[in-house]
Amino acid sequence: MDTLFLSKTDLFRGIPPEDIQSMLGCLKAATKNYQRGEFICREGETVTAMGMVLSGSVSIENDDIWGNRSILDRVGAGQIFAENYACLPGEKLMISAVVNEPTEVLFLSTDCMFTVCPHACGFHNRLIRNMLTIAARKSLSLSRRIVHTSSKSIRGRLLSYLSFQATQHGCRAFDIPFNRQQLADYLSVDRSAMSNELSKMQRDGIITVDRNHFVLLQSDHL
Amino acid sequence: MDTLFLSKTDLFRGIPPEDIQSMLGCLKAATKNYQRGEFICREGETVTAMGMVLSGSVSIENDDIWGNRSILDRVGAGQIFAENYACLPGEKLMISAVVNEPTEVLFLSTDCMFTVCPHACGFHNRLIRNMLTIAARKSLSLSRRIVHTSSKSIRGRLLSYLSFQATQHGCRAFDIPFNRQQLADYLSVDRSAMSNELSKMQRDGIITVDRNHFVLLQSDHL
DNA sequence: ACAAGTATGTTGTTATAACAACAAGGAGGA
DNA sequence: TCCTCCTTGTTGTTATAACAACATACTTGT
Repeated sequence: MDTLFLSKTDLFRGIPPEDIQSMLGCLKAATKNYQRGEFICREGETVTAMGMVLSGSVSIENDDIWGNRSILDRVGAGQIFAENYACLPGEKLMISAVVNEPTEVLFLSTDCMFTVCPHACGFHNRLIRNMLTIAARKSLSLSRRIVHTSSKSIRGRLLSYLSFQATQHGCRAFDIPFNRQQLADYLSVDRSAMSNELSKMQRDGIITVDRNHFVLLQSDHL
Repeated sequence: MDTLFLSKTDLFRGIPPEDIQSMLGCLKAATKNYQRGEFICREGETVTAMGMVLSGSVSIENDDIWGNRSILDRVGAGQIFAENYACLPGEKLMISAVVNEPTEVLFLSTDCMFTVCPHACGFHNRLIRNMLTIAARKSLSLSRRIVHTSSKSIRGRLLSYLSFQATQHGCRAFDIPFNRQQLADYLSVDRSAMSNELSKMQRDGIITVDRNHFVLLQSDHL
């Protein structure tokens, strides 16, 4: 196991590689490889371990009864997923984890996080604190998505998202990390309708758009 | 301070009242009273402590530039709020906390959760684990809201929400904890349009509705 | 029981988003 | 370079949600 890699992840941050090695046993660490399209876990199941993507990437998605797919998160190397379910034993998954490309996943049991560790390793506390930080960040990004999709118009959602991006970048001009379809999925709107609205906003002099590059022209929205 | 009350909250669960008393100093505990309509904290600010509602209730809301209000959470006695921001120092609030009724709030600093406690109290770990559980539960409820609002039609959102409620109650007949306006806000739709859709669904034989009481008539949606 | 204030259901109109279908641009591979 | 695939923008049509306005319950307090 590449403990040097692990020591650079948010989860193991601040824990020396050699200590990580000894913790992995406690965490019942196990790796598994997946092919593109495979499910790591499915809606309705329960899990006892969280996953960390070692290489490749995983989509956290929800499919409704009509087959509409909604991507809630995209998890890349070094990031964890299903940690909330692992922390709440018996909780049924409301999402599925699907592999985007050949991916290696490290499973880590949360059992020994919630019981007193028999080895009393001092770094367990650090691990739990790291988990808390990760959980807080994830919570904020979920809240952010809710905020960005709370407007009832496409324009409102776009302005909410774009003005946030502008403040994040500290600049009215910035690139976004989504293509059109992904942005539409994120904002829960139709892609072509969104494309259309972007054009209108450009005609109205609110923004300029070129592919992934955006410029906000009016300061009122910042 | 009513440590017996605190020992029954999710945050202090499993910690004896006398130990809570000694922890409160560490957590820089301070209480403050608010009147209806007062802001505890506002969008754009930063906080260094989380809040626990001792009595009364608090709404966590986001207001967009057009004045549209979106309620993200309602926090009652014994529950905490702003804990994600307290765990991420410097992070600007994307929401405001507004008091619904005369409310007493206990502020708890998270400083000593992330540094090694000088008093080395064994219950600090328990506190952090409790935080983690709370964070996991809150994350799930945010995800759930995203899932319930990801359908593009009002009917789809209602079915998503109602079928979840049915599985939660383990029964096709159940009461919901929202009135119409609150449900509409939760699902990000117009109240009257939603009311209309509920009537249509009733006419279509999918559900029966009476005030807060719902019955799902078709099993395909469970 | 009454009055005042809320909450809910209903209707019609209007705005807007979804949808489908297509055209025009890149991007990447043979 | 050409060909193909994928992404993006555009248009017109249709479905649907927002909105406004109102009537009819329900609540609550007196």
